[in-house]
Amino acid sequence: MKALTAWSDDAGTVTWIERDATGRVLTRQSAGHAVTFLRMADVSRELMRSLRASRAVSSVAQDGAWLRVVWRSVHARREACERKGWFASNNIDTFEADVPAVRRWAIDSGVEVQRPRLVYLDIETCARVPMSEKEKMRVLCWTLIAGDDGRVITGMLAEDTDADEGRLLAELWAALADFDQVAAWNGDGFDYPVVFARSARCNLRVDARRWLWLDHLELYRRMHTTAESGDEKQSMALQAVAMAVLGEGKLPGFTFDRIFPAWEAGGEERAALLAYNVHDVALMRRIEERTGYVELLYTLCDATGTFPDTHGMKPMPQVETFVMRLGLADGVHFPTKWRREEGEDAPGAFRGAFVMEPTSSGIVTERVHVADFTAMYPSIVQTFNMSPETLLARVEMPSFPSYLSHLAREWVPPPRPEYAAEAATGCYFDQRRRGLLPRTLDMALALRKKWSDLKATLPPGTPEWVEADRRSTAYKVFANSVFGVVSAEMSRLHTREVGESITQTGVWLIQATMRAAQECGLNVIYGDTDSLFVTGCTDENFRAFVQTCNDVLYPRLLAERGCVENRVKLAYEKAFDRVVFLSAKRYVARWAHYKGTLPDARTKPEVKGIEYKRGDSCRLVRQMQAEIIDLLMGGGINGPRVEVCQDDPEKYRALVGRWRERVLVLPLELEDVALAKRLTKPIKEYAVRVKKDGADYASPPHVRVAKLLAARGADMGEGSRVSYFVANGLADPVTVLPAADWTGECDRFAVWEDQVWEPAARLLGAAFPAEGWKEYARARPVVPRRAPARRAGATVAPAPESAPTGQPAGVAGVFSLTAPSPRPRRAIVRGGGTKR
DNA sequence: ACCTATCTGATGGCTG
DNA sequence: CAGCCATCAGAT
Repeated sequence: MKALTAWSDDAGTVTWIERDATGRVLTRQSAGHAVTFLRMADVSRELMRSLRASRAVSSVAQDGAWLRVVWRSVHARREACERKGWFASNNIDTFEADVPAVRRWAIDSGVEVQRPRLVYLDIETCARVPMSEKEKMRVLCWTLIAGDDGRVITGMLAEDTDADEGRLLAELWAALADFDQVAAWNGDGFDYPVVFARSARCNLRVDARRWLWLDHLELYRRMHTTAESGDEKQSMALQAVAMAVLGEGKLPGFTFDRIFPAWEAGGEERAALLAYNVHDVALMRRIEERTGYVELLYTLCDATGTFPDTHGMKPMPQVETFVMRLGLADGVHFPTKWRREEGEDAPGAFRGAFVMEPTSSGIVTERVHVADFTAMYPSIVQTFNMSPETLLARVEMPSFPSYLSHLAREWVPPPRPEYAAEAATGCYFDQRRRGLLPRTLDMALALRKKWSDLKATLPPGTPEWVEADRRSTAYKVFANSVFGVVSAEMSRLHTREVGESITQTGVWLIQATMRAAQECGLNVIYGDTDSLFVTGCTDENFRAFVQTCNDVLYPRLLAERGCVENRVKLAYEKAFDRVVFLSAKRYVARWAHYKGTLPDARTKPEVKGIEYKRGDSCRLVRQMQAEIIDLLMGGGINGPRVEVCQDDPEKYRALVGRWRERVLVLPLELEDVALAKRLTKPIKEYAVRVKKDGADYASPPHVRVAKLLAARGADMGEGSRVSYFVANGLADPVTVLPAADWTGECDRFAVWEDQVWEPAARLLGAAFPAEGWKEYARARPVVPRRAPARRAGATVAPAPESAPTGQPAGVAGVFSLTAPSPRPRRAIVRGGGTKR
């Protein structure tokens, strides 16, 4: 069975699209996919009779230990199988009764996902209504570019009439007939709903379910996890991504409000609009050429039995479909899983990974060796044979109040059966038959190895190499998402005990490894989840330590717990010759080697967690941190890596002085100070808390800005990125304005004190803990009471002596870096003049 | 409709 | 009113 895509109706009939060998599109159907499984053991003769007699049931059939009940409609199945339905009130467990018909069909038929014909789409529309009413926007033109050969097809509105828009859209649908998968940048947020709404309005009879609708932006966001700095994370607009990936952006001159006038002017301007439209689509095709993300998605979907549209990117359908295919063959089915009801308690979260607080402060100049577990969570699942159906009854560890803690030592767990392995939670897992999750990972990781081995035999960069690389990556991505899905409460594969057994066995392994290292005289300075950072030995010593762990320590520990097979493996991944830790999960480091390979002049330092890496920080602090990192780690970001690192704090003071002047005095661009955050839910869902005095709490800044933009007609849905800047840091709450309102002015003092200095100081303070850095913190001028801040005549709090002084020429004569008073003083104006 | 750990910033309550 | 704490939200 082959299919490009499929959909279903309430009767449980699945319709799918297939291309035959000649490329012809065939539409096919199959009925009877609203299914429930019952355990045969639960099916009395009486139940069987009533099922057969029921008008809601179309057939029943025994399959091993299971009874497959096929319903006449999805609706009827739901009524019978939901929480308070007939089966529940008769205490009969149902299995997989919530599985959508298309999923059921894909699992049962073992469908082969055909490679779709990909086309990129972009439309231009008139801006006579606000973005929030996008469905009312007239479509002015569209462009399609074929994924395979790049041929361009376009359509242009001739007259500003409904009739001509209908003609334009009909041509679009006709052109789409050659393709199966449509990719548009933010397509789910704009192009697709607009095209559907306008087509419906023009009474075009098209069934859009025949295509795979893929949001290229969403795909890029999910797959692009290797961004070097926060610059690439600040905006996911096509312009920003094209610049980052291709070094080239959109054609200039067409802001949204210029589009309709250009169309209206006709002639060359209209042609220019179309050229702009075509250029955008061409950018998308080139982005895919570079990234291969659409291809990677297809590979993942092909491997798991899902379809490559936006929905198919999600790990839950991928993992569940793959596991349920195995389960079907094995005679394993999963309990029916309905959405949690309103007011129902969420099950408690479970304990996660172990993260060690870094023990070293200042610049670590000793060699730091880093070892990590290879695919730690998958290897734990494989080694312990962890799976929902291999989990034996949990051995509940009683929790004692602290004043009874002496009892904890006396408590003896029930004996472990000889066929079970015991995870670090005290859960036992049956070793007598391989579980579904371990088998899933066995298959995925074996295939990953097959493709990466093949890759190693191929000339790098060739199409065969790229394809092998992609397949290897796809299986890795898939294997890594299994833990997340099993731990997701909404997943039918979810078992709290399995999720927690995975993480806690990880904790046990890393802690045992750290203890072993200490017993060998090594100095463990940090570790997170599956890694440990060690000083105090040579490369050879550390390599030997890792080998001993693998050869002796883990085999012994795992055998003691009853594991039959050992997949746990520690690897000596890398070493650094300088590291600065700021805190857990935040550090910068200079490479000594990666798996034995030495760095060269292009090698960048490793940066984790700090603002330089974050898309919600302002560009000024990212650039300032980059310069500090380059000094600390011997270059690599703004210039080639060099041998010399700077340890003299005065070098850093000079840098701080320069940056302080830059932020407080020199001209600033919007991009320097803009902050960007995503709305993770619809605006209305942000909790409105009530203060003691009865007034509402202020929302977070980005939400306030989003509300303002929404009131102006912007489309501020869930997931929107809101870009804004601080206009007045003294106001309570802080005054923030949308990026669109930028006129060249902002609250420089707030930018320095809150956005730039604080994060930079954390890095400097971590590298030079003995140095005092406080003198740079205050920048706000001392203002006479009741006088508004940030007015001509105000002065900046004094800079320390080593900072450059004197006012640069040409800057609007507002600030002076030389202070009137000798010492920095606490600024100011709380509750007075400017506070509102 | 992928998890937990961790850090950070904004907001506002409380207290010495 | 500075300093601490709790809470919410977002990013990694």
